[in-house]
Amino acid sequence: MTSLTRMLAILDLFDEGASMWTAEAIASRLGYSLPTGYRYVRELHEAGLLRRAAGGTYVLGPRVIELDYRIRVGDPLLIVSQRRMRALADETGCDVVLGTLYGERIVTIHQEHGAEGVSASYGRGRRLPLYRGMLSKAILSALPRAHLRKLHRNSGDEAQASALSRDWDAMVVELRRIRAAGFSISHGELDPGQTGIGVPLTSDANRLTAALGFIMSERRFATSDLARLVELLTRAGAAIVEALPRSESAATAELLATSPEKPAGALRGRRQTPA
Amino acid sequence: MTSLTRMLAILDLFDEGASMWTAEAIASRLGYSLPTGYRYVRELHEAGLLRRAAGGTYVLGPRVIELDYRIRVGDPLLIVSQRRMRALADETGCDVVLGTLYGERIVTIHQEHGAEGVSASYGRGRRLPLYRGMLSKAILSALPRAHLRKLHRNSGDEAQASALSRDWDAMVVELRRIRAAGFSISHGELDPGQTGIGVPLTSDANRLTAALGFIMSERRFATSDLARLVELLTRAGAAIVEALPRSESAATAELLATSPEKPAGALRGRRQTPA
DNA sequence: ACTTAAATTGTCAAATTATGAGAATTTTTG
DNA sequence: CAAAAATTCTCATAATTTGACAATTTAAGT
Repeated sequence: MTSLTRMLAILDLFDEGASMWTAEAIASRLGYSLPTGYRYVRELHEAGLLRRAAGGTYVLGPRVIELDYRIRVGDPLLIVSQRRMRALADETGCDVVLGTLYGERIVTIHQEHGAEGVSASYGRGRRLPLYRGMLSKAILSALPRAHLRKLHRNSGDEAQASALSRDWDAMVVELRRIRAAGFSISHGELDPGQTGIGVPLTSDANRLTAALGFIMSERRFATSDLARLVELLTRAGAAIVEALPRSESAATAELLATSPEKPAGALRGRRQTPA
Repeated sequence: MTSLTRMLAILDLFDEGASMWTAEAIASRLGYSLPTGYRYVRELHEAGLLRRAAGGTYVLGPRVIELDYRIRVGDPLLIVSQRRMRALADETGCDVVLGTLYGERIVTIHQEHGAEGVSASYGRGRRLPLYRGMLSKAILSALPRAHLRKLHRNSGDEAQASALSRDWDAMVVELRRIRAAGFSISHGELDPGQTGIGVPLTSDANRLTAALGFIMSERRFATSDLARLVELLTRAGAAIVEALPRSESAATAELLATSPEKPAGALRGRRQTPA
């Protein structure tokens, strides 16, 4: 294992429970010697990823907030999604969420609030259970078998804890059903009283595995036209994937440009000369 | 320079202009060999800090969004600030912002919107000019001379570009004036037509150098009671600093607990045993 | 499907650099 | 100002990083 990996592992400590760590606790927890623990912490601190809080404890640093801003204004996926998600939220009054799979985690990366004001607890930045909720199910349904298998193997406890994933074969059948239907539904799997509808959203060219979904109250869902909602999601999802910069037109400037649709042209390159 | 520093330097590339980089461009730009560039990128990718986008380009990854969430719910500074900033926004209708200095950057780390709906362009996560705007001036006014000197030395162009900082001696005088007054004002220094009022906010125990401020339209400011606004900021700032966990009571759980004020008690330690 | 180009990872020897133990120093706290 | 943390330093050893080049995988074009 490289020193880079070891250092970055420190960030994972802030994922659960504790949001403050001393350098000593970090070293002890990850099995590093004390000086090494301090060295890693210093590096992260100098990069702004950690901030020194009271009495030798460290918390996640302002650099994270800054990078998050860069994502909000610069990530091509968010740029092309935001407008369309906003439109869906306005049109339906539901919350609209976008989640992606990365590594072995599924995370909500954007949320647009609808007028009806449901308050889903799994908003932006929140890690989602792998096998519960419409976003996760939609994403898993789009995964190649091999990938799914690997995920399932490595997620022991979580797989056991969810009805969907306890039995591998049954799960595969269910996910295949979802894939065929083109959408997933969750009734209160994450938040009681709330229903979600999700569609997968994949782009081979972008190595993207994501899902787009509505969140609404069960009450509202009861009188909703499911087919229509799914159609809205499917259309929006297709439009998003379509609008993603394809390999030759990778320059962000085009995306940010005022031209509303389909930035074309090949501005490739940007090969900087060495400093 | 360590490999850790070199790897983390990659994140800086996403700060300006380009939000998509190929591994090759990164290696070339930072003077790394191609395999090394790929190695670093792979590390960051595996940590989720980079995401692979179209055709071999990389963008900032979803891990950043996840970490940002952890900050929003777990950073003691934000936890104690948010409520009070919300109250200020409700009470005045102005926007309320909080910024901190880290390294040689000043960044807005939180913003609460007031009912009057000014739209400051330097919101959450946005890096601020070092020598312009009320937040920066408030922060600088609270800096020890030596620290200020270092900052000024290393910020050549930016120092020259701002009226405040062009002349070191004049700047020191002006900052001392601000420090004595206890607040800073900006009339349209960042956004035309908008006025900001800021107060410094420091905590030695927390090594914190921050500032809290109002943003409002110039029109509104013209008929405002400046002394009153400054008093509100000063009070809130003092309350925030006061509420920050001091060294012995570092556990976050206490902060999140329902007890409204002054979490006390000494839950120190949390020394984990090695894995 | 097939072919070419691009992107990414592997190989491996040289040597820079990371590492841990313990000491030294600085910072914090009472 | 003293005592206790917290953090950095020193240094010898060993491991790991590094770059050139090749090999291979992945994407793109026809």
